[in-house]
Amino acid sequence: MNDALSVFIEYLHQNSLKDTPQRRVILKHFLEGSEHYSAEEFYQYLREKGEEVGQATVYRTLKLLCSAGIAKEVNFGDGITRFEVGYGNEHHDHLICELCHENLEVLDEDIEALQQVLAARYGYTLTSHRLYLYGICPRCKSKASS
Amino acid sequence: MNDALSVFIEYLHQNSLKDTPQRRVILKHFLEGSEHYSAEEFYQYLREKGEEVGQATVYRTLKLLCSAGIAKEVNFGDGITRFEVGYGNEHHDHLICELCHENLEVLDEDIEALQQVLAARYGYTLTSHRLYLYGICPRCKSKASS
DNA sequence: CTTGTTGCAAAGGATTTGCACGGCT
DNA sequence: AGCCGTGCAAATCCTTTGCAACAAG
Repeated sequence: MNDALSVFIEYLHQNSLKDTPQRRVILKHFLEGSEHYSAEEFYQYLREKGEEVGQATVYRTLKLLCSAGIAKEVNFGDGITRFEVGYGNEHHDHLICELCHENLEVLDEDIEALQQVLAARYGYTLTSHRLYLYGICPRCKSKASS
Repeated sequence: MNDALSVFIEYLHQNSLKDTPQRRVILKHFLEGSEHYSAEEFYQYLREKGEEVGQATVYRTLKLLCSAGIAKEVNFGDGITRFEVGYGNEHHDHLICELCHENLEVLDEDIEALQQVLAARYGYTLTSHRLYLYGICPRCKSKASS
């Protein structure tokens, strides 16, 4: 289950980068922590956990994890870059409640397939995509009506 | 054809905001100018056109146009907020070339419909969505192979 | 030992805001 | 006249970077 750790170390070696305690700490908490942290939030989270890492190192390491394919940037449109685990995770889209900001990861094969078709219609070869669905979750709907 | 202008003025009146020359200038060039300006780019564009408006006013007015439903924010994931005309424009998604950054506005009814279905599966009521497709356009593909 | 890494603080880019002045209504 | 809008510059937010001390290979 420490697959991500070995992938990371492998990545570091292959790029003559160094395996440091900070990097391991960040990876560990990143895998354990809640989803969709921004760099700043994640830094705060580490401090609460009593870990001593500089903010710049957090930013730098999160980018590193992205290069290694362990993390992925996500972007909900509020101008803040968030990160999610991207290793051993299939692709998914985001379904976000506009009221409580609950964030579900969803997937629909038909939509995925149609995107390829749509891109092909314009001669494009699709490499990736981001789909954000905004709505009201069932809980907020019932709250709103009461 | 000056529909947007009347909508804007109407919006201003209804919210006891003022109809100023700057606001009209910004609206005019916004409607005429190229798509997907960032606030900064648009500000530069105005200066080149010889218009004298402050940068802060550009930022403020673009947000105002969004509230009035004339503009819409778009967000390609590079941390810069861009604006597109959102009045009298049907909804569309974005197909972006990763090499030349060409940006097509595309639409597929089947995908739109499936999104509703997908959201409903989780009990959500969809209010909006953003879909960004990233790929390589036909021109860049042929360039790359040569 | 050589090179990459860290942490701090300063720099940076994008956007917002405080304030005094000027212009709508 | 009163209130909103403007423009400037300063402030803010998020993120990156320079640099000197330090640690990994």
